[in-house]
Amino acid sequence: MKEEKQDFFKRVYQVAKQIPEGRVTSYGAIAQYLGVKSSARVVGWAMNASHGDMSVPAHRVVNRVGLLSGKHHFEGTNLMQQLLESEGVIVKDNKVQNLEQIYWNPCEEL
DNA sequence: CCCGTGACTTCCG
DNA sequence: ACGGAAGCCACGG
Repeated sequence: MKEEKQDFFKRVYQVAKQIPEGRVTSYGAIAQYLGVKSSARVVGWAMNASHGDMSVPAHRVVNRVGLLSGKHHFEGTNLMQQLLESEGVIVKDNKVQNLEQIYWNPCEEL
């Protein structure tokens, strides 16, 4: 596929890279910021493609309830959780705690 | 061009 | 309140 076609992916990467450390956001939030609020899954899929781009902090992107849905896509176990905890994010049982406090809304922050 | 897939989200029972 | 089902959009084959 052509790079121009990946504009959507690039958008997702750009937003993800702008997520401050110790903060997390949801796929739907990114999708909404990009203008397609009904494409949260596509955002997740874009993250899947982000595997080739380590600079994309995919571990900071969780689902709406703060659940590390993408953890299964990482190295497998608790790498994602460790990365988040290492940034100051409290994670328990694959779930982000005090989500409302660390939630980063691109629509408002950007 | 049609179909399948996916790290989500929301509604209905 | 909880669980299952449908909807959604983009990409690859």
